[in-house]
Amino acid sequence: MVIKNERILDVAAEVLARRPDATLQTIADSAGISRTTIFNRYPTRSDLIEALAIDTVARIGEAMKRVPTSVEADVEADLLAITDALMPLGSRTIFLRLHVDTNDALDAHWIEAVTPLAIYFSVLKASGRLRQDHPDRWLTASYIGLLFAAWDEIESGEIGRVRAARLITQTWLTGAGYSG
Amino acid sequence: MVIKNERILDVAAEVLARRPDATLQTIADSAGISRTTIFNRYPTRSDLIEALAIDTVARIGEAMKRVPTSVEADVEADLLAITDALMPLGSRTIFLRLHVDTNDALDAHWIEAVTPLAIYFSVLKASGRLRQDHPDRWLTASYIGLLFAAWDEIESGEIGRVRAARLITQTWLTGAGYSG
DNA sequence: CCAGAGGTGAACGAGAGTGTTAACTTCTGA
DNA sequence: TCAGAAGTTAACACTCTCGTTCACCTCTGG
Repeated sequence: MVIKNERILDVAAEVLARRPDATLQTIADSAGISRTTIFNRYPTRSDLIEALAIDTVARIGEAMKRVPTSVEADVEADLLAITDALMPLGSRTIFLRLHVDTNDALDAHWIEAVTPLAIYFSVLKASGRLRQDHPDRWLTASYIGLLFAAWDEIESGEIGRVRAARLITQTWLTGAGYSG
Repeated sequence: MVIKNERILDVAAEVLARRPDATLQTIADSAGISRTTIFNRYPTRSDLIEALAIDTVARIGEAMKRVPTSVEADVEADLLAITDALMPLGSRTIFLRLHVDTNDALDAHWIEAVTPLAIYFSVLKASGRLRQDHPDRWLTASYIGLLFAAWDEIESGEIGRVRAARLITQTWLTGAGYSG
């Protein structure tokens, strides 16, 4: 049976999000394939990590395409759409964040991935629709913090993705002092 | 020179919060002591991790003593006091959370540490001062998410602890629909 | 039906970290 | 000042994972 790289990355993301130091053997087992097969695709552990990071950034980038370039009428709907698109990327993003500390090359990827959102929030604040006394960085940081919190809840089965996206959006918007 | 266990744990927390898989040698170097000294106090890596976890839970517990048992007049001041007390525990808590996934024994510790806050939030919600449509778990999860976000910002030197505590408190209270 | 691509399993050396011990040095307090 | 506690350095065996190779299956398409 031919195994897709995509499947390997899927499983690797899940496993590595839980245990950043998981063995290649463990990943192979979880994917139901042999360690040698992983080796054939990714000669080095670093190669696998890197491929996974690049893939993750690409997916986040895909979700970020939903970020409006300007502030439209229905901000809540816009933000909910972005959040919805990000929800399925939980394990991948958790993996990426965990490895950012260890791998310098990944740091730039991470920042790059998040930038569109940061810009959107800045514009939103500049438009006067958010409270002015919270720094731009905090707008982004708090949103991401809520994202991770929600992913944890989802992973523990306490909440569904749709519900989570709504909670994040509502909590963040009101927390940031949004006034429609 | 006599080295205090406290110092070892301090350094270990800082190092392990950044890299959960850091070498004992690295920790020893960071603390300016030899690996053998660590061995004398904590015969096993697990022993060190466990001691650190227990210490962390104790410190969180200490901070949690500021949690009111009932909802008083000035909720914002109460929550700010709690948050202030938690701010210095960044690296320790990050360490704990990172290891909760790997070490089952730590899971109970973590939950135990956070419980007082969860109860407080529940009571606060039951008193009708928070929006009713967000689940209790989300109240706790979102607050902790904001805490971690703030710790990240502090660590990267973007923000001070005092400012961070205010941002967390304000963001969470309004996000949770607090009406004084 | 057969060739070959794709996958498996076993094996092995290298390197790193841990656990452990022992001999040696330095600090501390009685 | 001196004895003992505390810390250091050096060394070694053990274990684990990774990188790598190779012979051997097994599925698939022509």
